[in-house]
Amino acid sequence: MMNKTFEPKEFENKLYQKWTKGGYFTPEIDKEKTPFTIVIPPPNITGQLHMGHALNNTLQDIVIRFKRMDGFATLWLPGTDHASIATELKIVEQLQAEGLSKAKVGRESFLERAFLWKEKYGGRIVEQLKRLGSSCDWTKEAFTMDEKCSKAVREVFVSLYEKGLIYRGYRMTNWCTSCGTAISDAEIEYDEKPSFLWHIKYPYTDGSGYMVVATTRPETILGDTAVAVNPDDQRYISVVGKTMLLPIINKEIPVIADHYVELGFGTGAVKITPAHDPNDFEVGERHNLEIVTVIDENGIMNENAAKYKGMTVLECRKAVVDDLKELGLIEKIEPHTHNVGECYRCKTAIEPRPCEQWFVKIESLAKPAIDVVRKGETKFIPQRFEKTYFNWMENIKDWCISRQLWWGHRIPCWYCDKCGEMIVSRTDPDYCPKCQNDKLRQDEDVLDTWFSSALWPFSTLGYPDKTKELEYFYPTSLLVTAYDIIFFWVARMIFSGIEHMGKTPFPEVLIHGIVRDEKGRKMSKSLGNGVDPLILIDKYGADSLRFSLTTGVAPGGDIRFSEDKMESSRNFMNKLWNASRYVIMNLEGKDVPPLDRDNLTNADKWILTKLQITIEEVRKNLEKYEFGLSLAKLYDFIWNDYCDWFIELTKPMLYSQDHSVKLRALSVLKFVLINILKLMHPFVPFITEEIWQNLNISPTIMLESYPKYDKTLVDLDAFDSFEAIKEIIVKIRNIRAEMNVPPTRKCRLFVKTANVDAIKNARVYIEKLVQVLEINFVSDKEQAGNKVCQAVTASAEIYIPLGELVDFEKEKARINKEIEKVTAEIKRSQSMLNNAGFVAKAPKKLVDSEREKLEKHTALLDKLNLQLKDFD
RNA sequence: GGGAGCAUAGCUCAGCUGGGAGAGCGCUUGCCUUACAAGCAAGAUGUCAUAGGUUCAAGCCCUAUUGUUCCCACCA
Repeated sequence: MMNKTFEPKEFENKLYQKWTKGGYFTPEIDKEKTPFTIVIPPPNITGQLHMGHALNNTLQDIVIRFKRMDGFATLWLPGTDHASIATELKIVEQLQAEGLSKAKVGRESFLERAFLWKEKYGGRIVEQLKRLGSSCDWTKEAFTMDEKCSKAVREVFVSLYEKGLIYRGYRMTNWCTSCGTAISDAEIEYDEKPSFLWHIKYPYTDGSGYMVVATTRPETILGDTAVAVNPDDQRYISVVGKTMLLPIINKEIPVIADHYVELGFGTGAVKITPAHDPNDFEVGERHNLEIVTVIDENGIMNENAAKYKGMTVLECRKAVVDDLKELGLIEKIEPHTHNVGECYRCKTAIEPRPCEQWFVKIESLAKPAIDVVRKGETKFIPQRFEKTYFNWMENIKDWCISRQLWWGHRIPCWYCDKCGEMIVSRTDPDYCPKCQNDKLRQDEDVLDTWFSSALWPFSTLGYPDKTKELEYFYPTSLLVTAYDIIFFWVARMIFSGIEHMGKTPFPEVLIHGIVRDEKGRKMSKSLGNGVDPLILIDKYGADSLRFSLTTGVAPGGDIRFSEDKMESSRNFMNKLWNASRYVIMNLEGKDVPPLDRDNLTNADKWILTKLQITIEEVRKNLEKYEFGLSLAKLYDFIWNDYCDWFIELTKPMLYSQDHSVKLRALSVLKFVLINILKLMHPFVPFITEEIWQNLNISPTIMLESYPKYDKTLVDLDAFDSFEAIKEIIVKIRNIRAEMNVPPTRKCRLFVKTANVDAIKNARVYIEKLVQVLEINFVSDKEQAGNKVCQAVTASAEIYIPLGELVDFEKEKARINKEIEKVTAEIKRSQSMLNNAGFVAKAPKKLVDSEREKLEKHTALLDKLNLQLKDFD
């Protein structure tokens, strides 16, 4: 017995277990079948399921379930990411709570803790993905630091190194003082912050006055090694080459000329701090300037900062400004907003800092990655995201891949301190190949997390080993991800796939938006406006959540979350549930035959035709990843056509004494229901499976085949003819509502029509759906008596005697309204047909149909006018 | 500075290759009609941001403008 309402809690977990136990998520390598593969964007082991995951995984699951039902050998490969920085921060926190530190416990014990942490918490997000209904092949679950993926990372690192595409160098890097590591350009977020522009006087050493220099970072004065002006700046031509006295620390620095300085901005003079600004670093290189570091890796002023040593950057800024004021060297202080670079993990301001790091040389990797997208070998959907991709790829700089962390893939490079040899190797070396020294020192650093995620589409399938999985499932078929991760991940997977596998990793990338709160703001921890999908699943069910996230959504667009939408999704689930329950209740105990195509009523043909049209639309849109459009068609078909019309239409049949009538109606109800469930399954897997179980057809709906358009079930004439009946029913309902006829009151119906048979055939529906006592066919209105309400459809004139209920004023108003509508239609058609250009140039089909409409509406208008005349 | 998106009913948003403006929620009216009140029936509601242009025909294509959101770069 099915519950009266949709209670998802009662079956979701049970069904998920059934699916996994059945092994339904694991594809077989079958040469007869076409593979279809998606690799999951691996969530961080530190992560908890948020709305972004919910959306991302719902979309993947829809495609995967659709393809699986459609006959592909379908693999959705899941896994998690070790999330180097994020996890390391967690472990550091854990240590702090215990009064420990990284230094105290040491590397080995730190890693032990991290792996333990992964064991304990890394599985949370996986369990949460399951609650969504994700049909991932868990037997292939991967982890970016498992043996398989680590082997791939090692292979790729060494091979890139051997090709000269990985190098070590002393470069300006983005340094996070809080995480204590270098990060890549992509990992910086810019935030506009109000600050000041300090105008500082730098006196010339020859006593000939001073020059005013503007800066946003006065504390870096201590590391200045020059002041630069534009060589074309007339104001400063004479001072280039002079020296000036650096305020406070009274060091002599030169005035240099460099085109880096923009004419017309600020004072035209820029202080140069090669150690703490990337642009200044470059200027410094060009002019051979000394690099004076004044800020250390913890963001603290160092010994070069003289008396400011030990202060934080901000403390020092204040102190320096105060001192300069005292010296009378501040000319003015202007408010100034500027973008501050922050670490995307911990939001700490980035300190640019020159140091020794590992880099991937990007140019030769980027070029073919741009080409595959240009040639359409990898397509972005929607296509506009290709612009974003090109823009980034074409301006990409070398990728800093080393991180001064412990949790991650340790760089496979060893140093021989005896002879200075550097060994990069696929296997751990025991001794130096050059000097035989056996005391080698491995590089302390680990790799950027994204280095391993970049290999995900093939590392998870066994690369570098030539496994049968890799051969069968690579390249993958589709990647589904949000637009905010195109740079971090998608771009790097594309160039990695091409470089190491010789093929782009996926022909299509489906980009979706992000989920925002009710007010359209990004959901974030700091705002506390995040909505927990697990709570929503508890409250409304996973299917309602999935439905909410995919309906009414255009590809690539952001989604504004609202609980109202959750409710209406849940209501739709309840509708589907109850319609199914009704049909199943009626099926019980009866041996319902399969659909008999030779024994169908017009109403049957109508719903079957509409079903086929729906199947075609749903499929078409699924192929284009237009899930919102697919669902709109399904929603409309299920609620409006199947429930509101067809189920109601079949009620008199189900109550019929004639058993064969009953069985025929049931066979159609069942046939359509089965198709509805299959069509809906990829979107809302739990409810469809639960209903399926109640139908007792096969062990699972998951492995049924997805409905295909069947033109033998399309009968457009029957469809149109039944639409005409619906029109009559709606008109009668309208009259009854306008005249406030009590719902229980049955009335007589007089019909004037050229098509008596069609209405006779539909008599049973009309009687049931609009409380009609009997239908009389007349050739003249008079035969219906007086005190009648009347209506006109394209196929019939309708008269309903309502006696005292007829309100002639209302009736008149109602008919006038109809006349208005029809007149407007006539006008529209006429103006189009009167347009010579339209008749000459528009497709003939269109012109013809416009003529037909004009004819039809003119006839209607005549009848309406006649009806109106009666009131005079 | 460069680029992209969005602007459609009170709200949230669909609208496919140009060919009669749609949905959900909300609102009005009447209904517990034995699948469903998480429901049924009947309704009301739009200068499709503005101004031009292309076309027989524009919410859709082109140009400009305004407002708005985002991404990239980053000038001290």
